[in-house]
Amino acid sequence: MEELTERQKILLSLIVHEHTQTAKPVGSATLVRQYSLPISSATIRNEMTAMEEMGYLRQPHTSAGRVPTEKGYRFFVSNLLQQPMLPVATRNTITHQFYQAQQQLDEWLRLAASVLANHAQAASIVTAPHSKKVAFKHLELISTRASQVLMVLVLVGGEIRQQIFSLDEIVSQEKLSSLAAELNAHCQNCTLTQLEKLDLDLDDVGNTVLGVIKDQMRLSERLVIGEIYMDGLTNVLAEPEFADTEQALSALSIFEERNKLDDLLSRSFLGDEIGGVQVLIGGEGTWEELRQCSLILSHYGIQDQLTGTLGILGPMRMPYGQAISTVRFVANLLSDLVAENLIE
Amino acid sequence: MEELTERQKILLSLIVHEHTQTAKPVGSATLVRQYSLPISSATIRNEMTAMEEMGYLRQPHTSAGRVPTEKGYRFFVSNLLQQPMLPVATRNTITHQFYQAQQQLDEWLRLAASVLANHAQAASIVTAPHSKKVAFKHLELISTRASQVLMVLVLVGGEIRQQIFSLDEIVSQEKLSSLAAELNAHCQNCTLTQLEKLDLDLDDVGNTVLGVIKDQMRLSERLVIGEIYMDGLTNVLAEPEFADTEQALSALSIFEERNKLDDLLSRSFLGDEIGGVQVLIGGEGTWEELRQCSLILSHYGIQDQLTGTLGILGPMRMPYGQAISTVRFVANLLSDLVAENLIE
DNA sequence: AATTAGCACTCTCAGCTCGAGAGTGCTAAT
DNA sequence: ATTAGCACTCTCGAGCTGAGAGTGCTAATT
Repeated sequence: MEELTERQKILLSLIVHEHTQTAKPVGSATLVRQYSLPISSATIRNEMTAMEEMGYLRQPHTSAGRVPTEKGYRFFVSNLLQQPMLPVATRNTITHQFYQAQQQLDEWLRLAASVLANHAQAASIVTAPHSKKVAFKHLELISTRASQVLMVLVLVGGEIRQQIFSLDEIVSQEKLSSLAAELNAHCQNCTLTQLEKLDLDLDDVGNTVLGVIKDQMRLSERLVIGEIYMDGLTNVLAEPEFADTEQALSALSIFEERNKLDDLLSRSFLGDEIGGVQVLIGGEGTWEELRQCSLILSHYGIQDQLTGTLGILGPMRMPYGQAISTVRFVANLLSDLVAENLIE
Repeated sequence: MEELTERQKILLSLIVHEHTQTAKPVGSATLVRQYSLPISSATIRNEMTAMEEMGYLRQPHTSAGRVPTEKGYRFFVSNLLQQPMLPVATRNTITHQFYQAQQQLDEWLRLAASVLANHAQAASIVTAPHSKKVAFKHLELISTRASQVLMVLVLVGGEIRQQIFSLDEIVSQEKLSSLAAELNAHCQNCTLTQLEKLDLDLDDVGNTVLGVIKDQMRLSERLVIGEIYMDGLTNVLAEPEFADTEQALSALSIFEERNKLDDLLSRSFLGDEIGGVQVLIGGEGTWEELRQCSLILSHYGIQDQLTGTLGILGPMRMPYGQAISTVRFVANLLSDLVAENLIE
């Protein structure tokens, strides 16, 4: 496969730029006109033909302008895109919003989704941070009525799991509290396997509770990703490529099928370092439903400890510069917030 | 305003029925053919004209069939619709799913949204139960690192609020635990106002904590509705009336604007008894975006204590019988589950 | 050897017509 | 009160058309 010449690279950039603006195929003459190029449309046509043969461009039909292909976009994103920093003003506004929010994780995540959706004019998705290694941090048992007990289990990392269950007998709050205290003393930082090995001298009630704890930890371990926050779904409906409801449906259906989403968000990262932004263009051959779409994703949080994923979904014709910057910025912001408030 | 004759009522039912099936205007001849009516199409035409004058029907254009108006649907729903029980098999399946789920509120709510969406082939919405009277149930303070503390606050009703905050000094877990114990002893069942009046002898740390508690309770009081679960948004995209993305956008935008949604879910209920299903047809003149849509809503939970809202959003042309039954059934199911697991 | 002007050709798109089909309203007969 | 009959209306899809945009090729130019 031949290399693109410098001029071809410039042309590709311009074509991508023009196409993201107009959403229409771009022709040789338009290009000259728009960007006052010092070469003629005929030359551009020749270059375009060459680039089409190499697979970077595509003609929707004979005698229409050219549109970037998946390959074209991919080359553009990895080689030609200079990534603008978000303007300081924008960054300040966003940061400010985050520090305004009640110091609460769910608010932050909601806000992150909202910011992403608005700044990239796309659908956004944010998953709550979730730790791979599930470990016991703190337990609380609260008697509610009769033999019913509310268990609140805090895991290392800060995840909170709750469950209501019934005991075989009525147990006083005092007994529950002392049981909780005992378990808190012994189980500190235990993983599930460590917990299994632990030889505790417990009565029936204690064993029941321990069982429930293990259940919850098992559930948490099985969880691939945390709770999901979305926003801006209507943004993608507004894009012209989704004027046909069919397309829109297939794009948005990804967001509604939990297992596909799990798959997408986890499989998309081979090297999953924090801070790296991944761009998935046109479903990358794997996700048929996303053939028309691009996803920009990033992990955030604390490497190997507590991580979540966030990103946006939009049409393949997307302002990648702006979008990538926004995703990166919000990811870093959330990473900082998570680090500041980490529960060890 | 004249009354509809018996025959007109029957005709209205048939028109609604036919139209929900075909999504097209229904003509006099079609009606006779489909339902083997013992009257001629001419008679039906006369009746239709009459009903159009009374405002129950509408012609999309001259020489097209008739379509029910908002008023037509409203009359149909309140006077003509016999509400089928959900088939026993269906009910069992649903109930079974609920009892399968891990005994966890969030799972139930997610499931409820999913069941509603699938059974009514519409978009569904479920809000977490939320109590109007916010009262203290239980407090937990967990030292995380340095002077940082994780507070877990359980409110009467079972709502759990958490916050991470920093103290001015480093405080041991033991001291935090005894502070929590003290507050737990004194604040049991206190509302925010009662809490304000309470004259507790607390040190600086204690006062900080109390402040955070009050903040959280204030936030909870200000909350109109609980957390929101949605599902089946793509279902409405599949409906022919939303083939035009414009329409779909305006319908779904309701779901994305939190304050509009708050407004909608709270204002829609004047008498808000549990178990009553409300049907909002065509936005009822108030919600412009919903002009094409119908909403079927119900409260669930425990009257005046802990209530949530659930329902579905679909096109005005909706299988009301099925939809209403489903909403009612799921609402009752959730009410039962909430009652069984109430935290007093 | 690269670039460009010129030109014939192709394809879409919006607007148009047109006939079939479905449905209506009215009138006169039952 | 109901209905048969009929002229009339409106939509919808198919087919046509001309304008516009864009291409590819060739021959001339630098």
